Amino acid sequence: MMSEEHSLFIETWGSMGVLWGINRSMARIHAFIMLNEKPVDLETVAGELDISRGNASMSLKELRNWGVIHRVHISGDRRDFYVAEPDTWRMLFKIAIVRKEREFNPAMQALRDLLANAGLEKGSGVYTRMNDLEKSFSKFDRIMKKALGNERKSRMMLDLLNGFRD
Amino acid sequence: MMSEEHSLFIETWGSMGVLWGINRSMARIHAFIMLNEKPVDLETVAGELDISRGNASMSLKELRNWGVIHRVHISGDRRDFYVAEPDTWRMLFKIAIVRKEREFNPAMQALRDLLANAGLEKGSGVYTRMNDLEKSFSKFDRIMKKALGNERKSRMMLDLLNGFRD
DNA sequence: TAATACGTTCAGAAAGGATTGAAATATGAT
DNA sequence: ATCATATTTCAATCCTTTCTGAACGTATTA
Repeated sequence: MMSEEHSLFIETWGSMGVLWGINRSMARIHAFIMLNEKPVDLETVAGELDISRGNASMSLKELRNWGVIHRVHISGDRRDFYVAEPDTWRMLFKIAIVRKEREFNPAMQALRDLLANAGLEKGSGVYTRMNDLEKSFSKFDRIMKKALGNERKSRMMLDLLNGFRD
Repeated sequence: MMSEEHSLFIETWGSMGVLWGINRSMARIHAFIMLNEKPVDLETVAGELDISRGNASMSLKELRNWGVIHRVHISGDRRDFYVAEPDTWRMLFKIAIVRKEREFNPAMQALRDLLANAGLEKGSGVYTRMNDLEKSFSKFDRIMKKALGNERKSRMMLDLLNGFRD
């Protein structure tokens, strides 16, 4: 059985999932795995969280793609087991980075195109506003980069990204 | 007619809307209003973006609730007109703050409850991980606050927040 | 007063996402 | 190879969100 606090955490994490752009099931599974000292298997996940095996299977796969959980093997057992990525700071930002690349960067690009090519009058309110907005984006960009520290995009990170392109 | 760059910006902004937790229509309307030197009316919004008046009406209302656009009046005209909030940096963070309060803070609270009351063993991996996670959340919290500068929650901001509570 | 213009609301339609469950596939043991 | 078990896939279904459009309310004008 699961404690009050464990359930609360799992459900809250589930709701918060949207912040990272992951759905409820995925986020709940992620929370559940984080809360387990021992590696957990698909059967347990599906049973404890009351979701289908199919859903559990796909969600685990995607969580693995995001790099926030890992598959491990236990000798003498042929089931797959899962554990959470231990580096929490990195874990949180892995998702944020990907989302930034996918959604924020194109918007910043569109904004720069607009400023460069749309022939807005330099003195106009729209120009000023868009220029300010571009500065805001750049500022946000810098904050993001700073928050990520000096961690550079690794090969893995790029692969991950490509895997998620539409 | 609308330029290539304008359309691109509108659609990109629409896609990025999910980052702020606002839907495509709302985000597109927001972009459209930002791109207009002159105040725009509902009719124009619905026509140019090809959405129903009903949708436009509701979206404009919500955008106004978020505080990212404002309603203005033009004397001699009885239609309602809309303009974008001119302070872009503030505009972007208005939404981010509300979302943080709504989704991030409860998760941080659940995490703290878990650490305080779930009776996790101090030495265990789960405890360490959850403790690290709490530190990460606090760090993120600090970054957020820093990004917002020394701007304090104004009365208006609190009203806004309350308006959005479930 | 009637006629027109404008804005809002909301029930139902449409679209989009998430979930299931059964079939297909894979793996390991005997 | 066969059996038993574990996992993945995906079409169908369910659920949620979004959107439409007609109906209604209100204000303005004639």
